[in-house]
Amino acid sequence: MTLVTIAQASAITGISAKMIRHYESIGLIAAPLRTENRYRHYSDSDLHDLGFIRRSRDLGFSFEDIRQLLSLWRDRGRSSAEVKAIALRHIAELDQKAAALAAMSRTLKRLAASCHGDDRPDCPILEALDPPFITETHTNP
Amino acid sequence: MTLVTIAQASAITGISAKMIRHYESIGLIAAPLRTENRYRHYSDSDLHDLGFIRRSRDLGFSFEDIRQLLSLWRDRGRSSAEVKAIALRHIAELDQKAAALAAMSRTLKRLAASCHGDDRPDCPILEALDPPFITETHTNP
DNA sequence: ATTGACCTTACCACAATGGGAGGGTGGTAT
DNA sequence: ATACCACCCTCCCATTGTGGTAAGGTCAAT
Repeated sequence: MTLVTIAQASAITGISAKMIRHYESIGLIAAPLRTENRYRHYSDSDLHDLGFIRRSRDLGFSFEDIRQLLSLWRDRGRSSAEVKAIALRHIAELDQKAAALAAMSRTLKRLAASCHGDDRPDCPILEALDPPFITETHTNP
Repeated sequence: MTLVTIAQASAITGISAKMIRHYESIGLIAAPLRTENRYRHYSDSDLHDLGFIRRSRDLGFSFEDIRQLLSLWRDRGRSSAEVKAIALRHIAELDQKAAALAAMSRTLKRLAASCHGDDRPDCPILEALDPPFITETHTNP
């Protein structure tokens, strides 16, 4: 069993030492072994978990999702349906966020296209941000 | 000049009273009039700015961008090029984020499609998150 | 014995938003 | 008058994921 320091674990997994400690503090990973001088030392199993977390993060999973995924990974009796359900929900969130961003981008592109972008002050972008009318909209009369 | 309370301003602009106070605290909007009892009262001009902020926020602009956009809106001698530059930079950021999300979604969809999602434990999603090998990658020998 | 590279904990910060505590104000209903 | 309710106020804390910084301990080599 190889043991590495936190800086080495960071270099191997691509997760900053700062974040590794943070993952430990929120209970996402188990507390690693400590040498007499209180230095953390990570085992292969620890490194596996960190790598798992790294890949999950790269796919945009939240810590809460990662917690569940790690737990399922460890559970030999898991059903793949549980994993898939987490993934599908996350996919839906990703698609929703991407669609929202794309909608903003589309709107802005249309506005930017109609903005001449020279020294003159008139600009359809600002006009679009300008509220058209502030009437006394009594929502509660 | 109509003056409305913060709750009315919130109803009109769709920005929570909480956020309106926050915008004031960070200097995004000017401090509104106060009545003797320290209650905030918003003028049409204040409401305009809040509406402007609301629309900018809906397009995903950061507070810093909004600060500049508002300042340009007020500046009669602005050049539309300045506004367009902010918009184009923001569009690039939006597209980049959307592309990143879409890439995650694509990867996950591929994995989810190959996961049978039943009671059996084997799952390509978990396999993808599983680091393939933890060799002793001595980055610093 | 000093330097420099590592490690430790413990704070603070970000963007944008919400929640809640604890207290003041004002109008209305009894 | 008094109780009640709706509104307002200021503070503080939480979120998510990441980074910074400070102040100190440890260790190997010079």
